[in-house]
Amino acid sequence: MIVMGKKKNTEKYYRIIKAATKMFARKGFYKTRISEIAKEAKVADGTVYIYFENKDDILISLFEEQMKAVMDNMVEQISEETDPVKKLEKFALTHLQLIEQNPNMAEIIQVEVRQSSKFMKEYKNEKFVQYLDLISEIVREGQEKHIFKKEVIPGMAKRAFFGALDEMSRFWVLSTRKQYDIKTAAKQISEYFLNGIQG
Amino acid sequence: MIVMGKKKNTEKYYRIIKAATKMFARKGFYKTRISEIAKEAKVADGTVYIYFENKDDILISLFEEQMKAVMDNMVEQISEETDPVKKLEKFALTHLQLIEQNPNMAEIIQVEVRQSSKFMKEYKNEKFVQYLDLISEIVREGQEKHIFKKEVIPGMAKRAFFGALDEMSRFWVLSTRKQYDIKTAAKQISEYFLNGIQG
Amino acid sequence: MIVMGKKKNTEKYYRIIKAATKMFARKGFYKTRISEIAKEAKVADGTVYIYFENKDDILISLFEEQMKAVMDNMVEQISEETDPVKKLEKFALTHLQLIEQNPNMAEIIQVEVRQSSKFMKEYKNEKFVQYLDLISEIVREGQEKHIFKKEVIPGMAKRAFFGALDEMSRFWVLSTRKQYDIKTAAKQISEYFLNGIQG
Amino acid sequence: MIVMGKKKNTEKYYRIIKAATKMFARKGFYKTRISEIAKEAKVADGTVYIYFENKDDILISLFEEQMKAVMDNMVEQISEETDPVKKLEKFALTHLQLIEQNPNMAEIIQVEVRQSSKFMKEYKNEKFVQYLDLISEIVREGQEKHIFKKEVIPGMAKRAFFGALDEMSRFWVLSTRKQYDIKTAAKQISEYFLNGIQG
DNA sequence: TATGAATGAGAATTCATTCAT
DNA sequence: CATGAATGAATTCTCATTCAT
Repeated sequence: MIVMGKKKNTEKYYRIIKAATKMFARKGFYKTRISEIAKEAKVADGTVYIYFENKDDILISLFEEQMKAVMDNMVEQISEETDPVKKLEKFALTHLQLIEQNPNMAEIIQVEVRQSSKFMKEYKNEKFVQYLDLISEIVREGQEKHIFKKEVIPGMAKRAFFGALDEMSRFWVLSTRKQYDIKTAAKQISEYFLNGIQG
Repeated sequence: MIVMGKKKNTEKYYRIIKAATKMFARKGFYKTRISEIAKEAKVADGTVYIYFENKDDILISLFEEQMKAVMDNMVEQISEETDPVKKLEKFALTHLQLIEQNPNMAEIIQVEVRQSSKFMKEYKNEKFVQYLDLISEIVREGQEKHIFKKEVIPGMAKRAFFGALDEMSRFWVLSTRKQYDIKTAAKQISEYFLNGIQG
Repeated sequence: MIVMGKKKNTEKYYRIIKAATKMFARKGFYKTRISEIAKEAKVADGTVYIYFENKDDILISLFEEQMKAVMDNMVEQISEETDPVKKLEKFALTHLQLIEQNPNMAEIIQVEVRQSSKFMKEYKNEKFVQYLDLISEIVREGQEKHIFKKEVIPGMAKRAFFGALDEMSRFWVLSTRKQYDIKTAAKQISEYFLNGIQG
Repeated sequence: MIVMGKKKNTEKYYRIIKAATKMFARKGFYKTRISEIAKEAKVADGTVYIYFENKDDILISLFEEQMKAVMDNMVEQISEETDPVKKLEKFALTHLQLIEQNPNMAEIIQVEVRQSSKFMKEYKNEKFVQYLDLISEIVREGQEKHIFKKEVIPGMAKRAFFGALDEMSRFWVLSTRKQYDIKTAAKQISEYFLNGIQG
């Protein structure tokens, strides 16, 4: 039989993605049943398999689908700035705003995608790597412009910066009453980091 | 009826903990079979249930058992320093050294324990919270001594600092050939952060 | 969430009931495996769980399903008679004929359902109580018509009469070569009960 | 290895029998754990296997042990009477008194021993048969003395009489507040059986 | 395409029984 | 004799996936 490619350009495909995002965020990948996703998406169980190969494929698709949008948005936001300092500040704000607007997705990135290496052997998380590389690119640019210290290792700085943001957003997502607003958080984190790496 | 406590003071208990740590790190909690843990620990499947209530209990026990040691070690290391700056540097180094020495545990903390809230309703991750609070305590101390900026929010700083370290260690654990040594990583991260928060 | 009712109006539901009746009667509830029931019903193991909550539920459903039919039949048979004496004779005959026609069900009522109180805490055996009450009702009617002694306690008489019938049917079911026919048995028991054994 | 006979003449043997009687009556044979019996008897799990071959053996032993006492007592009681009518009345009273004094045993006879044929293939319930035969023997004696009708089939009468008593005692055991006293129950049943309920 | 009943492989857990101490 | 930790076979139940309609 001929294996058909995924039917991506349909409303149902996105309904299922959306339902899965909600359920994975709420219950986790393993605890979420295909039947729950189907129900949430208001389709039959079998219909899920018309649009996705299997359960793993839903998670991967969901992730890539959303990362594409996240990346495009981030690139656009950053390109509005020319100063590397402003760019990092913009990165932090944009990232946290994304989490604020799409906490389900944040939840999934933080938990499910991180363990993806373990349950999806062949899945190489390229989109995520590219996202992180936006940071190291800014750092490198800043170093070239002699704004950031030359001792800073961009490959490390990107992790430190992203890690700080990510831990912050984990807290933000989990806490029921938000103590700090997103802008304060973004500002603080940029502050710590920028003063640290600025020459 | 009297519910017996776990038989913790036995060699087998620790053999199972060790085996589970290895398997959870390698395959993840859900993909790991009880029979695999039992085999690795060289006990019968049923024996696992003499020492643990169920699979969840293994993960919780494993975590608490190790966190106890990690905390004690960290508290001891930090207490050797008096200067808040040195304390944070020591925290970073000690944390990353821990990851270096016990990568399986690091893996589990980063992935499995974080999603624990989703599959273990009642489990409140106190040990982890305490660990993070060591950082905010140092920050607060530094602020009192007018070494750190007063604008810094300790509750945020602890997350930013830990997040940076954690993302770094995730990378370190995952990368097969270690590009940077632990000391360099610890130094860089402390640097970014300290220059950022120092007054 | 809406809990779906059992899918009762299907052929498979009754195939499983029938298979379970056969297996429970032959091997007893505890010795019967779900896989045996499934095999006998020519369905997959998992299919059993589409139609029944769990093993206990099969026994309860099976019992209620059959008791409904038994009750309806008994009420109809009795209503054909007006004389309480004839009614009791008819009860005995109908009950024993039921056992003759459906020995598997008889086996289950006698053994499994009686111990049901022990393994199914919440199950209140209403149908069975109603069945017994048919007898006490006849006794009471007979007393009103001055046919039966007024000293007789209907609540006791119903047990004595049913117990006699039941012990008889146990014997009848177990014995491989039937020494007495059903009609003789029914006649004897009615006779003892109505007139006693004294000459 | 030489298989030792059961060590019956010890205190522990009877402690285990007693514990098993209690637990089987309360939870049923299958739901009762060997460890529960051991705990109740205040012995180690393994000790149970010094005195009994396996779980089935406990039930069989328990039954035979108690039936021996029951039989001896019943034979003694009956032998005090010469009139078959009095004998049957005495049988009923003695049987119900036994149930009153030893409700756990009653429970087990009614439920567990009845299904014994299903889980213990080779076990032939001789003691129980002998007990029932005491009744048919009295009936036969009464027929010889022309006190009982000659049409009565002793093999049926024994079942009818025992069944009536047994159903009565089931009710008596189960009901929390005893509506009738044992003597009334014994009298009623004997009365029905001897003289019938017709006025 | 869409459905959802049916499938059956797979996994956690239990517990009677054993046996080294 | 007594113990109780250890064993591992056995069993229920789940749920991703399929496929006839």
